[in-house]
This record gives sequence, structure tokens and C-alpha cells, in this order.
Amino acid sequence: MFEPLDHAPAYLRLSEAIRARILGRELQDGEALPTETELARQFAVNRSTVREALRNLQSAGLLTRRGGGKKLYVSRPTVAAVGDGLREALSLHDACFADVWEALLAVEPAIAGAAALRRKAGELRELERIARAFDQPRLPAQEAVALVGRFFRAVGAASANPVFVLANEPLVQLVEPGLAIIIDRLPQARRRIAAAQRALIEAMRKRDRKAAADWMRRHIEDFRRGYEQAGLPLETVVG
Amino acid sequence: MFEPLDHAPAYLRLSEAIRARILGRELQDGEALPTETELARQFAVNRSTVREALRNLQSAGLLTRRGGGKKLYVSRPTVAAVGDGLREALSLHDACFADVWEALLAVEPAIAGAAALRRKAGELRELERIARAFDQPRLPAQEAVALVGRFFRAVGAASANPVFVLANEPLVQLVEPGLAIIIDRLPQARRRIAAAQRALIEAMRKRDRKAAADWMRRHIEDFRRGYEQAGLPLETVVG
DNA sequence: TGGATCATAATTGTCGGACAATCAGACAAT
DNA sequence: ATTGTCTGATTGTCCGACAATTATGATCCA
Repeated sequence: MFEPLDHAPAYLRLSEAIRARILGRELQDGEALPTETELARQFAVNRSTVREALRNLQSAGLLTRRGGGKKLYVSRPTVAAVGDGLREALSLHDACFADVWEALLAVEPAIAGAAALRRKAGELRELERIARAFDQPRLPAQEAVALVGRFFRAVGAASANPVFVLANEPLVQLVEPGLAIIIDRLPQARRRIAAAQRALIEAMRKRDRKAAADWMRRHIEDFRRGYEQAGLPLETVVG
Repeated sequence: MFEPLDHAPAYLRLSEAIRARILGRELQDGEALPTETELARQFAVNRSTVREALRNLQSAGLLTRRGGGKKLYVSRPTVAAVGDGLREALSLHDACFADVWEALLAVEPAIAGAAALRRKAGELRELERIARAFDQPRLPAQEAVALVGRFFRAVGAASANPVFVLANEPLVQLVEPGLAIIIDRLPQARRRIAAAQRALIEAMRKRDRKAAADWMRRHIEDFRRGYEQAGLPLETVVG
């Protein structure tokens, strides 16, 4: 019969107002925000209220502080920040390794395929650098994992699709801990990963979409086998 | 020799402390937080500082207020909220329709396939309800779009994979505006969507993974054709 | 003139206290 | 059982204050 009244507190209305200006490109990326006192004056609220609104936007990644400075700048949420949020959410929703793996199997081949078509020369070189670094003997397990992460992110970047880049990030983040255990426990893991990376790079060099997608699929399937062989249960909640 | 001191402001350290307790399941979902005054006492900071920290966690969806009450409750971020954040981020990263479509083509068939395997009887009935509602003659365009969104979300839910559910949400959100235009401009759009929905439901009834994935792929490809035929440029920045 | 140095103003982070609005719970009245 | 009333607790908002840090502008030196 009756709709509830709009009872939003001032700090929310304020942050929504600023958020709308950012999303509407009225406040451009990189632009500096007025000072808190000035915002308080313009919106006719107290500085404490302004600060609560700012914290809101800051945690959404729409405002950031630059290198120890005081001023707040308008910014687009970084991939890493969005990925963190997603990882958090997935962890709290009890996503298990099998779930993440299923998603990996769906998107990573598509990302690799897109990257094969659109990769630039520099991106290919970057992939080669990472693969070479990974192939070093006696590389500490921790660094090996980090390099695998970098490889996946570089493939994502080469796909030139922001949706893929963003979707990629939390999956990579969630997979890294398991990968660390695999690399630690299975001696053959490194060899197989290095081989997959070489094949992927070769496919991307030839701009062979199908081959890239195919190798990535095998790579991901391999990853699941490794996970099982390392004795990790697929139902492990990630994060 | 010496590591840099932790110079993070108190409101950040405070929100990180609470965040860690939530992620570590020390604070359970649904649990009520102590009052602001009590938190200020426990952490030995001012209430204003506590409030800034709370705004931080609130916008991350880790704390929510329940139905007009005052108390804050620990909560897992809702799918819709995470989707909003992602949509925002993608929009600011200038993701265009082609990017979203490419991602749709990668994940939606996989979601449909997983749903075909794991769907429950109730979820199938829900899909049938939505499809029937969509197939009504003289349904307003706005409601038709909403029903398509519900259909996709229901398929996502049937996949029983939180990663899919979460990835699904922003894609559906981003696609809806374009879909509205298509349904408005192309007379045959409704028929084709209804046919795809029927085929998908049938495949899911038979638990035919391949057929479900296949029909979903065609559905998504059809969507792109509709987008082009409606005269919308693929480079349109979404959101 | 150009660049380094330093004093000064501005800004943020944090604090303390204050008060109205409102919410939850107890209790009484109908 | 519903409605009204009271009380205490809690949130939303405001004010004012101050130390620490950063930005700004003036000054000095080469």
C-alpha cells in the first residue's frame, strides 16, 4: 500500500551524489577532489559527515590517495582492488576449488583465444620473459607461483578485453595458494607448466586462436589433476 | 635494517582488523556488531574513527543494516552488490558491448551446461514459470527485459556454482539496457528469445549438458546479431 | 634566471563532547 | 491482542579543537 520513506542518512546521500558525478564522467579520472572543509561547505553538512561519505567511496576504489599525499583523487577501481573484493565475496560464499576450477575452464581458454588474436608484439615478449624466468632451475616455489600468476595476468592483458582482465584477477588470486602446494609436492608440476607456457606462447605467436584456447584448456585440466594428485580435496573452500 | 612503520590511519587499521575477523569466520554471518561506543572503547579510539571504519566495511558489503534497525550485522556481500561494483568498474574501464559479449559467449554456455547437470526440480519449475511469463502477448518491453534477466540469473543459480553466480550478475546487468533496445526495435526478438528459453529448459530437463551449452551459445550469438540489427554500434561503452 | 631552503598556511587524522531523532523493550491501558 | 506511553540505549549529525603532515609561497644562493 505505502512505500517506505526515503530515510537515507546524509553521508549516504552525499557519497551517492559524488559517485554519480564520477560515473557520469563529470568528475574525471585523476581529478583532485576539493578539501573536506570545502565539501562540507558546499553540501552544507559537517566535515565528519563528509569524511564518512569519503570513506565510502574510497573503499569502492572510486577515490584514492596518491603516494603519501593528502589530496584525494578521482580514480577508476584498480583491477587488483576489484579482484580483492571478488575474492573476499567468493570466499564468504563458500566457493570451493571445484567451483573456481569450473570457472577457470570456462573463461581461461576464451581469454587465451582472444589474446592470440589481439596480442601485441610487446605482450608476447613479456610472456616470453615470464616463461623464461619460470623455467630457471632451483627457482623458489613462492616465486614460481608468483610467475604463474603473472603469466595468467599477462595473457589477460593481451586479450585487450577489460571484462576478461577483471574476471581473470580473482580466479588467479584464488588459485595461487593451491598452486603453491602443487608445485611444492609434485616434482613434475614445473615441467608441465613450463611446457604449457611454451605451447601457449607459440600459439599466440602464430595468432592461432584455436590452438591457444586448446592449450589453455589442457593447462587448466592439468591443474585439476595436479590438485587431486597433491592430495587436496576439491571441496576445499578457497581464500 | 629497520622496516618502515605502519603509518596507516587508525580508521583503516580498524576496518582491516574487523575485516580480518569476518573473513576468518571469527565474526559469523548474521552476528550483530557491538555498538559504536563499545567498539571505540575496545579499540581505544574515538567514536568518529570507529564510524569511518564502519562506513568502509559497509560499502564493501561486509556489514549491513537490517530493515530500518540501528544495529549493524555481519553479512556476506550480496550478489547484487558485488555485481554493482563490477558493473561500475567495467563501465569506468570503458568496457564496450563487444567486450561484454565476448565474456558472455565464454561463460554463459558453461553456466548453462553446469546447470543442466546440477539443476534441481524446483529450479527447473522456476525457469518454466519465467519462460511462460515472458511468452505472454503484449508484455511491456521493460518487463520482458526484466524477465530475461531473471531467466539468466535462475540459470546461474541452478549451476550451483557461486563463482558462476557472481560472474553472471554484472554481465546480465550490463546487457539489460542493450536488450531493452533490441526488444523495442526488433519485432522478431521476443519470439527468438522465447524459443531459446524453451530449448534451454528442455535440455536442462534432460540433463543434457552439451545441448544446454549449445543452445545457450546460439542464444548469445543471436543476441549479438540482434544488437547489430538494431543499429547499435558494438563499441558502445556499457553502463 | 633557475634552483634550493625555509617559514607559513592549509589540510588531514584524531579527539572530546553535545544533542535530537529514533529504536527496542517494558509496561500500562483499552 | 492491539495500542499508547515511558525509559534507556544508540545512531546520525554537529561543533570545536589540536598535532602532524603536506602544500604554498617567499627568500636566498649560485
